Amino acid sequence: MKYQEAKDKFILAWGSLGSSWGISRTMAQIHALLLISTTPLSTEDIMEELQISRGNANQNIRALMDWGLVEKQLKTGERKEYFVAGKDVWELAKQVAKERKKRELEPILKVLNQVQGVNGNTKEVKEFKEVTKNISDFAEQAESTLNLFINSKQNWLYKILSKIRS
Amino acid sequence: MKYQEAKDKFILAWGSLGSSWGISRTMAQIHALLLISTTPLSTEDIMEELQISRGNANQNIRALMDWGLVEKQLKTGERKEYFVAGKDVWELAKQVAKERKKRELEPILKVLNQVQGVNGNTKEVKEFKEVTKNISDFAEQAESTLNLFINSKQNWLYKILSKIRS
DNA sequence: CATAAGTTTCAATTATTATTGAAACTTTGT
DNA sequence: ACAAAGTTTCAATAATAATTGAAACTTATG
Repeated sequence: MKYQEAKDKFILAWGSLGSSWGISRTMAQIHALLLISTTPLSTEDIMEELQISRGNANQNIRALMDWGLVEKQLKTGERKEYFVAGKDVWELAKQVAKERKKRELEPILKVLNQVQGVNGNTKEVKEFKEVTKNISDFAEQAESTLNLFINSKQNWLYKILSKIRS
Repeated sequence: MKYQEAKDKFILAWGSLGSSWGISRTMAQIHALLLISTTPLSTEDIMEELQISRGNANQNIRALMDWGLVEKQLKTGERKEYFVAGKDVWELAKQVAKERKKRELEPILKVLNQVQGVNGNTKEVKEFKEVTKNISDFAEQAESTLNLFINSKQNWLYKILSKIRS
């Protein structure tokens, strides 16, 4: 397979994976491009490669920086800004987990706790409380596990897998 | 807090959580409604509660059945179809993990393997191979862990947490 | 087999989200 | 202070996804 073909395939696939991960298509494509790039890329490089507008490039690069997936890199003697993506896949996964926890898990946990305060004694209320309590317990477990993962220095999965299989 | 208020809050929150999980808003809302319902609901019940059209209700109910989150339940002597959601949160999580693995992880793994076949010796190609190989390894790890989870009979997280903390 | 009760499909519409492009803004060098 | 190089913003537009509603279809029953 030719390099160009492989590259395009990868960028496309990463983009569509992104869509189902709360990361917009273009954002994921820019990320993919930076992942496989051997050098930092400027906004123009990215516009050129992905055939997107300046505004689009700018906004998505900034979103990637918000997520902590991409960093700005200045070249001495140049005014242009260049961007690089961290290449450590574990760091990437941790960063994504962290952001999603903040954006998704925490809000639902808040609501689940709030609605526990429902009052009444009908079977509807009882069922409601039971279900939401179960979900809340589960979500808290998930949160605690995610924290373990996010804060782990080393390869967490390997450790767990070796333990659980022993 | 009143029951109606709590219910609405929960359904709304579940809906917006769904959006960031590849489960459309309405689909997640129907699921939420069935989760807290004490009895099986018909299509009409759902249309009524969520103020949605018949077509919308029908399609999303069917999607939920595809995901294995909702089951049809027939009442003897009635022609109408009723629906129930499983209330075991672990089963729910497992089911969602299973579907997402199938829909997202497996396709990207396929592409990652394909693009490993790129040829050339430039530093671009080397970098490309390295990055995609790392991602592929990670994804395989993730897959294997997900399988462990999906196939586990009992509460997997508890086990892991107790082990890793020991 | 004709009708009623219910379910499914899908073209048209509506709502949501992403993208463009040009103007406004910021920073640096002369 | 001005011009040049670069970045950011945002209203308008385009692309995508969800929803409606009515017609087509299916199934059970007298």
